[in-house]
Amino acid sequence: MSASPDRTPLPRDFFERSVLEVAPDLLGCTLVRRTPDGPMELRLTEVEAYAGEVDPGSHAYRGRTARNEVMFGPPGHVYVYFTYGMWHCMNLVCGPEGRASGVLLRGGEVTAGAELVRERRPSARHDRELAKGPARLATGLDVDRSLNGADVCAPGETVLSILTGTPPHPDLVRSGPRTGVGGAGAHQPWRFWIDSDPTVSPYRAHVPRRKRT
DNA sequence: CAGTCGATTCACT
DNA sequence: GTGAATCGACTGA
Repeated sequence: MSASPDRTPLPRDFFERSVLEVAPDLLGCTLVRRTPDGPMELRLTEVEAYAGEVDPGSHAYRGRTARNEVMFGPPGHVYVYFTYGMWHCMNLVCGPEGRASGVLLRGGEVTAGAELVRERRPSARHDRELAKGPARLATGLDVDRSLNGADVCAPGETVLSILTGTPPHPDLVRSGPRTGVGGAGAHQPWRFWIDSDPTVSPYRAHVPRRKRT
């Protein structure tokens, strides 16, 4: 028996392409997170592209730092960052090494291990909210900075890997401005999602924070 | 070295 | 719809 074509690991060269090619192609792919408690799986429904040092919206815009160094490394690895004092978000590094581009994983449908995800997302009132939003996605899959730099293309049953999936019909792939991104990069239509999918997070424009008194 | 603010989420009105 | 939570990275002095 041969393995299902829907369960083939994405090859490294999938991630070596331009971030704007990789991002929409990730829709429908399967993200597998393996923990001691068991595996959890997600079908990706929403992503955002960040184009490295030339992109004002990217963490890599001002060059290499301790936080973003994984983005400057080889494609097919995970860049995890901590934000708002309490959340983690995850990206897949892509493009040629040194380009520092990546795809933020913003939403997905839980397709396996839902009981494990629910334990980590007690505030979710419905399964469609388990991974609806980048920090919810990372929280639900138990992803934090201990996974920063992990290789999703490595063979075998690793802590994190990504497989081919059922791609959405091309007519259902939408694009628009990135959520929560301000400044010069705010209008770039580099967010990609599957139309009408209930696990896609709502768009929000960037809001500059008001000073605390 | 202090000030600022974030690729967000949740509770509450 | 509005605001609080919460801390570490980054910036500029």
